[in-house]
Amino acid sequence: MVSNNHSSHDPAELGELERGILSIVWRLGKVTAEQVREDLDRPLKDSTVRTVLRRLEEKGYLAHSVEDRTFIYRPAESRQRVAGRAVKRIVDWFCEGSVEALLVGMVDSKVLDRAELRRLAEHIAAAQKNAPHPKKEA
Amino acid sequence: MVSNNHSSHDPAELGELERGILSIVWRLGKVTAEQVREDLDRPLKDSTVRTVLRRLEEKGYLAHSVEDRTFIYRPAESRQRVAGRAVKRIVDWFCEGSVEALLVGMVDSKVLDRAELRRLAEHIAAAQKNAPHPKKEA
DNA sequence: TTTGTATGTTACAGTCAGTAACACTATGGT
DNA sequence: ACCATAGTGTTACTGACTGTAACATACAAA
Repeated sequence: MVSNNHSSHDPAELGELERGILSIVWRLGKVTAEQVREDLDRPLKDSTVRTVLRRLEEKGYLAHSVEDRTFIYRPAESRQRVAGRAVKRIVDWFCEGSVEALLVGMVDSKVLDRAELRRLAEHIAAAQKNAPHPKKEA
Repeated sequence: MVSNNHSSHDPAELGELERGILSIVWRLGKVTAEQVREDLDRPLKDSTVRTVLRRLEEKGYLAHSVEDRTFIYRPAESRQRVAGRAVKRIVDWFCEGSVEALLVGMVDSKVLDRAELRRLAEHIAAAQKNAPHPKKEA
């Protein structure tokens, strides 16, 4: 069983369809199951879509409110946040916590080319000046 | 079935034990199944370890050579490289390819704090000078 | 030839994602 | 009051994958 360490949820433990649907919700913001279904490239039964939406909510990625008897799903977390945590897991697993090692790997794997990396560094440096204070967000 | 797009392999599609064993191989460099088994924190049967090693090789993470009738496993790829690809997948899925968005998410998810980010940026800038030429590696 | 050491083969249980049918319920029209 | 429609809730099945391992087999040393 390998200790189901799901205190919180962990990202990237999503199937392809789940990711696809999650992306749709992120893109559209607020959606009904029907809207998601229409937005899919593949024809899927309504119940399929709703099952996936429910599972995504169970896993903490989505939330819903009921509006006029209809479920309106919306993201529970920004994609950046989810992506950030996903990357953290990878860093922990594969880079022993070293983000620098990760960056090296990213360049090495062509995820980042050196030019982009420099632009990034400059961008970061610039951003530092705009938000130099460690505020806590909600 | 959602199209098993395993032309290459994708990282992070590994179970916990697989990741653990892969990490051991990365740490030790060259190992026999027995050495891996001894290095594990949990007592596992020899055949278990060998099965996982074989699967990791099938998936492309490990390679082996036979030395005196014994399998010597070794990494087929550096962990940075694997991590880099894993992150690429995440960026593609969750950030629509924008590494910057990812970085934002990493800060937001506390994977990176701002100080670390700055150090990183400086480090990157420094590294640029040391390797400013786009060489192709094997 | 026996014995140990290492590999090859096969398997089984649990979990999960993809996929969906079917049953139930409320709401609006006639 | 009744029915159709649209939406939700429940349940389920299948295939893939992982953790875990037993058992069979082969080769080398004593």
